[in-house]
This record gives sequence, C-alpha cells and structure tokens, in this order.
Amino acid sequence: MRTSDKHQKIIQAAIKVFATKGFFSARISDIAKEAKVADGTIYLYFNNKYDILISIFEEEIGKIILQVKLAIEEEDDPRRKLEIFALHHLRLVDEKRDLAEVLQMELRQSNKFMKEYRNTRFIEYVDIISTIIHLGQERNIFRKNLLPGVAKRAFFGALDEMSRLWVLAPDPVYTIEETAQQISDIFLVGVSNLPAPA
Amino acid sequence: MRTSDKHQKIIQAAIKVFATKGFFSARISDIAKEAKVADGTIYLYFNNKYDILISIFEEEIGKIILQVKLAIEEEDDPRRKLEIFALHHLRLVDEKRDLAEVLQMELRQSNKFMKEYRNTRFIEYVDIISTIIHLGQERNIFRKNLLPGVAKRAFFGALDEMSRLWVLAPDPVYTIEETAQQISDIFLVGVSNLPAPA
Amino acid sequence: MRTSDKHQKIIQAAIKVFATKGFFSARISDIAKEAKVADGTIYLYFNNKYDILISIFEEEIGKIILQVKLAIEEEDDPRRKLEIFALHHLRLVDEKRDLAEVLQMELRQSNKFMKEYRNTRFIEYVDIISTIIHLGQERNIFRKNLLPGVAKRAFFGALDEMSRLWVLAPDPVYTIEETAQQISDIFLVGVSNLPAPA
Amino acid sequence: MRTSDKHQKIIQAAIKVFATKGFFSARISDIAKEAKVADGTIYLYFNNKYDILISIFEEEIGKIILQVKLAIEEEDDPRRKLEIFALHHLRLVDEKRDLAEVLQMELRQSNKFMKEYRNTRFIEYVDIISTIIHLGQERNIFRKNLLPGVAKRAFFGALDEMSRLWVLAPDPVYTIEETAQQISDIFLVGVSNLPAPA
DNA sequence: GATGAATGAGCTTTCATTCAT
DNA sequence: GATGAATGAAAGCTCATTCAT
Repeated sequence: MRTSDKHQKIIQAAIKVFATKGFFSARISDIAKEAKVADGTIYLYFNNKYDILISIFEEEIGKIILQVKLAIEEEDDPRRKLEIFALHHLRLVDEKRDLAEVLQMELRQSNKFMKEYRNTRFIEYVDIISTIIHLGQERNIFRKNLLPGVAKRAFFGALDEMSRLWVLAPDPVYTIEETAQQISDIFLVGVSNLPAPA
Repeated sequence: MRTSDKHQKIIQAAIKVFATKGFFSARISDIAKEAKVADGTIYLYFNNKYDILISIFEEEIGKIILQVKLAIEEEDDPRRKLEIFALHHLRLVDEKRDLAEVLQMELRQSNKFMKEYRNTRFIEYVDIISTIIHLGQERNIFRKNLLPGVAKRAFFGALDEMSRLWVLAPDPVYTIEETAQQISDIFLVGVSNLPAPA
Repeated sequence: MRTSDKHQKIIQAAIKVFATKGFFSARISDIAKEAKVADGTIYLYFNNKYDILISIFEEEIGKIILQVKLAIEEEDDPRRKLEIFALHHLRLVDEKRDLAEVLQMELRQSNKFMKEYRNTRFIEYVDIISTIIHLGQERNIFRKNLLPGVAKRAFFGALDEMSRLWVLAPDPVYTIEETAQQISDIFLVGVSNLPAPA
Repeated sequence: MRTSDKHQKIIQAAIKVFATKGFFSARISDIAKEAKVADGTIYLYFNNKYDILISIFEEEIGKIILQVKLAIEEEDDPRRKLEIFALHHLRLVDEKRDLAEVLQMELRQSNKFMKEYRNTRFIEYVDIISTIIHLGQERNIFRKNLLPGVAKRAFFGALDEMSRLWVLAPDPVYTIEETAQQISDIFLVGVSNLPAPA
C-alpha cells in the first residue's frame, strides 16, 4: 500500500474524530479505529498526537488557500472578490464540515498547548481579505478611513460566526448563497466610499 | 454558601488557569494552588472539573448580561444601542481578559466534551443583538430585508474576532473606542435602511 | 502515615524487585504491589523509575560506606583493616542479599542508560581499599611496587566475584568467615606454598 | 548456514549495539541498521532478541575457551599458566572491547530475565582457572589449604574488575602486560613486603 | 531468502477524585 | 469545613515480532 494512502487515511480519520470529540477527548485509538489501522501505525506517519493536528492545519489550510486565491483572481472588482471569498468560505464549511470544525476550534486553541507552533497558515488565509480591502481602497471603492486590521477581522469574524452556527446546527433556514450574500451586503455597503447617510 | 469567599476564589483562580492553559491542560492542583486552597477543598464547592467550567459560564455570563442590558436600556436609538454593545463587549475583553478568553474558547468547545450541557446563557447574550436589530427594523431604521439570524451573528462575529486579536496579542495600535466605533460604523452603514448605492 | 515510611517501603520493595527481575524487567506495578501501595503513590516519592534506582544507590551505599569506615578505624594494622573490609563486605552481601545484587549488577549497568548519572558513591567505596593499601605502603608493610590502581581493584574484584557466587547460589560449603579469611590471605601472602611470614 | 555471512554480521552488530546501549535499551532496528540488513532478516537467523544474546554467549565464549586452553597447554608450570591466562584475558578485553562488555554485564544479568538459560560456557571458562590451581596443588607449588572454589574466583574476580576499569575508561596509565603481571604477582605471592621466594 | 510496513500488547506515567485525619 | 496523601483508571507511545510482497 502506498505511503501516501495511510497518511491521508489517518489525516481524514483524525479530522473526523477531532471534529466530533475535540482534540483532547480524542484518543489515538479512536483515530486508529476510524482509519482502520493499528494504533502503532499512526506513529509511523506522525510523531505524536500534536503532530497530527499540525499536519491537518498545514496540509488542509494549504489546499484551501490555493483554491480561494485561484477563485478570487478570476474577478477584478474588489466587491466581487469579497463576495466570492464569502461564498467560498461558507461552501467549504458546508462541504467539509469536520475540517471546518477542527480548523475553527482546535486551531485557535492550539497556541495554548503547542507553545512552539506559530500558525502562519491561518494568518495567510485571513490576509487574503486585507489584500482585497487594500485593493478596494486604492481604487477608491472602499473608504480610506477603514482601519485595515479591523475591517479584515470584522469580515472574517462575521463569516466565521456564521460557520459556527452552521457547524453546530446545520441550518436549512438560510441557504449558503443567501447567507454569503447577506454578509457581503452588510459589509460592502458598510465599507463603501459613499457619502454617509445624512 | 453559594457566594462564599472560597467559591469565588476558586472561580477566579479557575478563570485564570483555564485562560492560560486551556481547560484540558489545566490541572485541579493548578487551580487549587492559584486559589490558595487544598485540592480537596475544590470538591466541597464543585462536583468535578467540568462543573467549575459550567459555573464560570453561568455565573460570569449572567453578570455580563445584566450589565449590558442595563447599559443598553439607557439609550433609545437602536444605532446607539449597537454602539454601546460593541463598546461594552470590547471593554469587557480588555478588562477581564482571562474571562474573555475562557468564554471565547472553552465555552464553544464545551459541547464536544460536555454533551449534556446546553449553553443557553451564551445564546441569551448574543440575542441581545437580535433584539436591537428587530427594534431597528420596527422603527424603519434598519433594512427590512436583513436576515435577523445572520445579521446578529455578523455583528457578534466581527466583535468576537477583534476580541481574539486582543486576547492573543494585546494591540496598542487601535484603541478600544476606535475599534468599537469602526465596527459599529461598518455595520450600521451596512444595515441602514437607505437607498442602495447606484 | 509518615512520609519517610512510604519512601522506605518503596525503596525496600524496589530493591527486592530489582534484585529478582532486574531493573528493566521490573514493572512499576511490581514494586507497587510489593510495597503495598498504589502505582501512582510511587510517583509522589520518586520522579520516575530511574530515580528509584538512583535513590537506592545514593542512600544505601551511603549507609554502607559509613559502617565500613567506622569498622576499619578501630584497627590500626593495614592487614587487619583489609581483613575487616573483606569480612564486612561479605557479611553485607549475606545479610542484604537483594541490595547486594542490585548494587552489583544494576549499578554497573546504569551508566549505559542513565548517561548523566555519575556514580561517585561507588568509587568512594572502592577507594576505601586504596587508602588502606597506601597506608600499608607507607608503613613498609606492603610492597612499594604495588600499582595502587590495580591492587585495589584486584582485592575488590576478588570479593565481588565471591559475592556473585553467593548471590546466585548461596553456598553453604564455605562460611563467610573462611571465605573472607581466604581472600585476605591470598591477597596478603599469595597462593605460593611457602612458609607463611613469621 | 550457521556460519553464514548474515549470521555473523548480525552477531557482530548485536555485540556492538548491546555493548553500547545494553541489552534492554538496544532495539532490534538498531542491530539491523548496524548490520545493514532489514529488521525482518534478523528473524531468519534468530528466534528472538534473547536468542541473539544467547548466541553471542555460546559462540563467542566458545571461541575464547578454545584459544585460552590452547595457549595454556603450551606451558607446563601452573604459575606460568596463570600468568598466561591473565594476559590472555586482559588482551581479549582490550582487543574485543565490545564483546568483553557484553559478556561482563549482560551475561551475568541474563539469568534474571532468561530464567531457563543456564550459562554453562561461562562456568567452563572460569573452571580453566580452578584446573590450573588443582594442578599447582598436586605439584605442591600452591598451598593445599587453598579453597579451590574461592581461589579461582578471587583470581578471576581480580582480572574481571580490571577489565571493567578498562572497558569503562580505557586506561593508558598501566599497560596490559604490567597489569596482568601485577595481578598474577599479587595472586602468586601476595602483597606483603617480604623477600620474594627464592 | 530478504524486506520493512504494519501490528498490538504492554509499559510508564498522569491526574481527577476520594477520604481519613 | 479543610486538608493533601493516596488511589487507580486511563492513555500515549514503544518496539519485538510478523508476513505479504
């Protein structure tokens, strides 16, 4: 069996188990059972339990960043870029719910127990937004008095909070598309370089 | 006695320790040492480790909700109410950083390992926002086509993400006031019942 | 129960278990069972399995060195001092067989797996012999052309090898006294069939 | 094939690894790497880890016994025979340090964890000495009141203890030849400052 | 014969919880 | 009520051994 096979099987199993029980409550034996390998096999591919989590971060976020950047490049308008980012983000959460959950919760917890790990991939992802905002400001579409560090986080936070709702209780009330649209709307109107309402 | 000295000392110690190490990495003996009581004493006031966490949620969020509701009632304008909520939320994060961190991270993780616990207090807190939004819609200040479940989370998410930034790396670049103002601005302009830009 | 009690009980249990099975084959649970404490209790008194072994070395050899030095000081003649050392050493092996076995085997192995531990106590013990030899040379009782580093080890090695015999198969053929006498004799006058020195 | 290339390679690798880390700390994969074979290959030649150790004992001591007996037969005088034994023993330790270390430490420990293995080869080796002593007593060269079981072990122990010194810290202070001579001297004539026998 | 990926039993160690004092 | 020594279940990880290739 090819090495990559087992590596991927374990990663996918770990995503599922971490999503369900959380990193700490997850047992190596849970992951092994889910991946249909022996406990010891996991240690042929990963140094320890933390290493599995880090690998999820690195590998899966890496893939996502690539996809999103690709999708955004196809549009020129910063407003459309933001809409696409929102849509992409929420679709991902819907399609890869377990992964989304792990990234959302465990990734942010991780600095507590993995002191040495600096999560640069996550920062890279969020910075896609600030790049778009800068672009919008340059083109005079977005307000110049936007604080970039705040705006990017406001947008990401809005999406992220919706994701949480989705992850906890998949909500058939709003579709992904209308949710993405709604958030983009609120945000875009909010940041537009228009005369403030009288 | 529920509000006994020891009870509070343990709660405050636990907040500090949970904030620093996370719930799972925190040991009962850490909390005991921080609270300057014996390990066993903790079990006179709490049933187990989970119970301490739940108590933090219930008691501390309870206090916060009371404060925020009080502050909001003093204003009539929904726009001002939102601004006050934002300011209040961020001030709290700044003043009670440890508590903020526990609420932000552990509370959301909790459903993973405390299956039976339904976190109604948190929902109650976030619903303060939706109440304001409804009010704004009734008074024709906010757009009617806002999805209330989305808008409330978009606003809370934006604040929450800023809090995370604050908690991880206390940022002297933006003041609490300008951050709150900025987020309120983006959101208020975005939800205002004005003709959409051409 | 006094702290010292448990510490001693564990040390004594460990001596017995290490003597019987060797350090590596010995399980913490074996020691705990022998000491009639829970497995975890051992870790209240020792950092880890190695620490138990080191404690045996330090504490028990310390006691022995004290005793031997005391016994030797009572005699003036270096020849008698050597005889007393031999007798004392072999008596100890007989009386504290398990301890002797641990010291004999595990102590010497220890540098293999406890790289950082320097066994100064053992060297201190063997150096009691060289001190006696030096004294004998000063008084012109022992040959001046004796290499001190060799002679001390020759004497200790002879005793040690007898101890091993004793430990492996307690031998009723020779008494401790005649064995000690025999080794002292060989060392003091050799094996040649010559008229003993007057 | 018993004397196959691989069999020998594994034995030699195991001697090196056991000498360095000790039997228990040595991993099969260490030996395999040292022998430049796959882990599994070892099990084509040996039943298990213990079996490798036993094979070292049997085969390597076997060779040594042959050599020593041959060297001793060339001399007639029991005193010379003892000197040759001493010299041969120490030379061996010097030339085959790793093997010496394994035989010295692991062989003696072995009865602890390999209950069923009786180490007859080692006894055979030490009994070469007692044979010499008996011969010396028959010829009236050695004292009749020597206890043979004690004398043989005294001599062997002296050599063995020197070996340990050599193994732990190769000592350039004394040469092998002078060390062997010194021990033989002490044993043959003792340490007393008397005119050497005519 | 040779390989080395896979196995899983079994170990040391941790730490929430208890309870005699 | 308060203590903290003692408990023992539970889990991460290692590594001798196997076996499909």
